[in-house]
Amino acid sequence: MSCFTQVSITPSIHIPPNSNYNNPKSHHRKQTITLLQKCKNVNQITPIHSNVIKNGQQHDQFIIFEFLRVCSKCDAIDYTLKIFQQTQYPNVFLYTALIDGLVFSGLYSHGIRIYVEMIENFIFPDNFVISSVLKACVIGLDLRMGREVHTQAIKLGFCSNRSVRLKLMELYGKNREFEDMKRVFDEMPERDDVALTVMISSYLDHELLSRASNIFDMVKVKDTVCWTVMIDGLVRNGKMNKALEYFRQMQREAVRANEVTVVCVLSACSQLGALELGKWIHSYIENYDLKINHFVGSALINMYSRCGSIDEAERVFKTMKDREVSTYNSMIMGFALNGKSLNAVELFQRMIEEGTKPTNITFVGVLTACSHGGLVDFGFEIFQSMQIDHCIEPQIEHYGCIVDLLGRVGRVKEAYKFIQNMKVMPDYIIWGSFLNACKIHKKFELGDHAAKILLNHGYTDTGTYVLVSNFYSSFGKYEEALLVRSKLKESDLEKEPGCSSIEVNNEIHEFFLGDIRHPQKKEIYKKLVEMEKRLRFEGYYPQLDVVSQDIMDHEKERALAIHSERLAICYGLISTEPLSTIRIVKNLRVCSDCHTMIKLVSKITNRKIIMRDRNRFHHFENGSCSCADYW
DNA sequence: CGACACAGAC
Repeated sequence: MSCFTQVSITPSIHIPPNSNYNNPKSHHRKQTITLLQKCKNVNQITPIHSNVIKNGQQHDQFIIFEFLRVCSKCDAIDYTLKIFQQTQYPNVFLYTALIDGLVFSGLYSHGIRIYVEMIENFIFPDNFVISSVLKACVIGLDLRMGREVHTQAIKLGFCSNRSVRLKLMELYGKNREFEDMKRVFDEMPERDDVALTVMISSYLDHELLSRASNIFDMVKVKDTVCWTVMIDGLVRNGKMNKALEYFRQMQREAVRANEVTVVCVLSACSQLGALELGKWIHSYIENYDLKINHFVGSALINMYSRCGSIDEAERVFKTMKDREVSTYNSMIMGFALNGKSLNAVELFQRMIEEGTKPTNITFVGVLTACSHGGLVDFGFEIFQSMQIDHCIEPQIEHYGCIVDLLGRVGRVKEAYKFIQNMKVMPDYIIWGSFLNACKIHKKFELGDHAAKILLNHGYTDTGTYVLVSNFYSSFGKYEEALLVRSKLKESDLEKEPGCSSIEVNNEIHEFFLGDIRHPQKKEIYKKLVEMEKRLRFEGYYPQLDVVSQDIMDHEKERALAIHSERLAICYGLISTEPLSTIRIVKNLRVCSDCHTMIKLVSKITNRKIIMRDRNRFHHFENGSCSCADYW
């Protein structure tokens, strides 16, 4: 729209003389343009194109402009390029439309080339094309070219234009050139809240949280985008609770959330396992008529799946009309994570039948489902079909699933051979998965071999040290286990402290090992002691070999007794309605002793306990767990 | 005008 006004006010010298917007042909032109603007896909565009050629309108730059825009919008960038190439004297507006289209399709460096070509063809730039090429530089992180455009823009006098300035700020901000960004900002004639938002976003991109929040406080009128930038930035920097705090403040200040905002907040909810707040967002979406587009839909499905409410996730999935690959991906992964392997596989097959093209992520999901569900043959079939029928090269993640698949059912030797024949180098996760299989299926030699590879190559994390140590102590080799522990201490790796959280009354309560910070700590520990007593009565006795430190047994017992998940569960028991489901999120893997204990707790308290650990869900009910004790 | 989700194995 705005381009049009511009076009009719200042026609470019390259527009043929008969193309004035208000000439007698303009009725025809308007009709064609209206038709084009209604197009939703490329199949609707082609007949219009042939009509245009038949009517001799193919050189009408207004029409070509609309063609370029609509083709790009319909994801038909090849067609955009073809039409542009057939244009005899493209003017600056057509160049702009093409560059925008290329950027939209992710072909930003091509967009930059087109701009250079335009300059070489002596076409004089304007504010619009400068903004567009700067956008290409921003997305492509092409600082050098961006600076060149900046210099050129100064010479030609385009730098007083607001959108050029905003793009320049973005260019420098994304490239960490904060001094240059501020310089552009300081040259702006009046305080500009959008420019401040650009700065906030840039600081958050580079993990400068306090700088970002200082600028945020300076913004006079914080609109939806400004709040969203802040919330999203906090989420991306791992500050979920902080993000939710900002979201609550946003509500108090009565600023409406839009689709983007809720996607960010839902992401925070799913990472925290904050089901109650997630549900609240869902009803917010419905109450305020936000569109459940594929971003929002995926975010909802993901939130419910990662909060263990797989039925709710499925309900959302079913109500969505237009599903994209990402929608299926979220749902398939959700089923896989929640131990619903068959549903995952079924959905995968249905999506293929419906003609949706799977991506590599789809296969990660469905292969995970196969490995968690012990569907060995089917998993292999999919792995083959991925390469043959869908032409997707397996990545390390896919190989990882297969190693897990074989290891899980005890085909450890085959897993070993498979690792040796992979087209990629095995990483510590592959060897870790293999080692876990060796531990569970009591294959010492192969496991010992894997453990040595893990320790010698140094490509590892703290979890791997713990795993190797546990492997040795499960064979009674306590000296080796201790040695590994001491190696971990020597290494510079910082051990991530185990943390379990539970949401009660819309608030997330976090517990660390032996935590005594909670205001209700007395009641929590009282409950813990009570549980211990009742569990002993049920025949529970702590598995001491999981704690392979060199300490006395009773101390080991105490160390186990205060694992963070136990505290979180006890808090859940005292602060929620009897018989209601308890949901716990843990940042690390649950240890096997806690796993045993939680099974019993679910039985004696008659509660469902849903626990998300680092990798997957455990649904505990009446003394057993959905993972069938393999995780 | 500035902001966007889904990603495995230990």
